[in-house]
Amino acid sequence: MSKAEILVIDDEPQIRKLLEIALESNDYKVMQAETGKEGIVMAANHPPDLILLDIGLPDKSGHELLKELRAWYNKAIIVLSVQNSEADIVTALDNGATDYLTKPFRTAELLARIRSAIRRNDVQASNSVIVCGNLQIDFAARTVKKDNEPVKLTSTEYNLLTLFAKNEGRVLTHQCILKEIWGVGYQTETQYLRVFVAALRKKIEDNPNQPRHIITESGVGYRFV
Amino acid sequence: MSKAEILVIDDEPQIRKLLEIALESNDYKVMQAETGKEGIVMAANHPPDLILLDIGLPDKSGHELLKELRAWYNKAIIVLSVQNSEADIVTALDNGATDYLTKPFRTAELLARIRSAIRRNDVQASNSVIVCGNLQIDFAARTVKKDNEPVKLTSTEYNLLTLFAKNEGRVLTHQCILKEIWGVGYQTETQYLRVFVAALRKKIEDNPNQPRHIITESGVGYRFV
DNA sequence: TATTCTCTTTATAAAATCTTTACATCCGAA
DNA sequence: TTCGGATGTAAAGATTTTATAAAGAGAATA
Repeated sequence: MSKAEILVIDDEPQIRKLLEIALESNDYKVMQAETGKEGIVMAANHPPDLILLDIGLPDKSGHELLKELRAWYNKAIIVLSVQNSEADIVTALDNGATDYLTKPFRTAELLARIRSAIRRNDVQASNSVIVCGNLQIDFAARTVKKDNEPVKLTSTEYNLLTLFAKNEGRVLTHQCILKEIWGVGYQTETQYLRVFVAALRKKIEDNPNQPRHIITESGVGYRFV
Repeated sequence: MSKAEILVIDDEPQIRKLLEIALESNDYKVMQAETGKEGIVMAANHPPDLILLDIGLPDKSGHELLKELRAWYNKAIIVLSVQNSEADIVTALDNGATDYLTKPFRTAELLARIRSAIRRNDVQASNSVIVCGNLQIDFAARTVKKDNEPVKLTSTEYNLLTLFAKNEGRVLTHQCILKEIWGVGYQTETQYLRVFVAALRKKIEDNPNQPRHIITESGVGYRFV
């Protein structure tokens, strides 16, 4: 198996150097970009397995860059940010960041995050089918099966379920889900979400009263298991 | 690795001498200042890894000094105070002190506090996963595990726990916690805090009667270990 | 046009969480 | 020891959040 390739987008040379050393000595192939523009070009020419993106870039907001990347790049993006910028982190995760690290970070932590993110890449890429207990989601065929029986979902229900499935185990806030499924203008319409979650549960849960797949996180959002 | 440097700011010569002996024999490099003014100058010229500050200085209130230091100095500041001056301690912690000791103190305790504070200088909650003994907090997924079992927390409980975890080892005053979790209007509602600390302990402590994670600092606040 | 399907909206019941009260317990000081 | 302040705990009440049914609105289809 060939080395996994990582693209580092960061304007600080010393951080790039640090990352280069840490990553290459752990058998990754490292590409480097100093600016957001450069990063986009490199990623487009030769898509890496993972992108390490500093959110505090000078030439264009790291958030903008993240959005642009996410428009077509679907592998892991880990965001680096300075400390005490929780707003940045939340925004980044909402915009599709896979994970984040705040500087200064320990190398061991960085490597662990990278391994985990790349592992998830593989799961997503190799199977276009995700299996969760008695549920099967086939992204290519756009079909869902429960106990091997086909389940008929509306388009919105399907989108919602795939959003959940792609973020298994992680809490998705109401806002985040609404933005993803209905668009940015609908972030206050939590009732839509309730109605559709109820509909989904009716179709995919054995006992919709005691859901085992779509868990409610009261006051926050939902989590898919 | 070079010796960690500690600046002692105290007007009493015998205390300074005591500290000098205790610290140097434990492989710290010690600088001494007799007055607040002198302390500021020394800290500015050559920032130490930790400052031991006597809050009862004669030339200017130790509290004033603490505020001035905190305006630009972001490493550990441990405050020394006489007994029965809880108001002083609370003020100091609210003004950004890292920890406190009341005189007379035992050397072993002083050294333990110093080690812990210096360790935190470089670790500084930088991970998206924090591990504390049998507890795991995953900020990206917004989940908590105890002994690898998921723990169900309400949103307020989760916020409280993450606040603690991000300030591991530090004393957080009641006011400070209330301000952070409930907002500035709630700084007198210490009863909320008691109720929620009790709830959290029930969920994350092995034995809630003898908490090992959330420690009560009577009259001051709580400390997460 | 009538029918079907899906989405949006409203209403209400149910559940979860938060707030408040009451009282128990602990601990240091007199 | 007794007292008083601080803390811990349980539980009732209030409030917020969530679940669910169902009616109405549009669009697509036959």
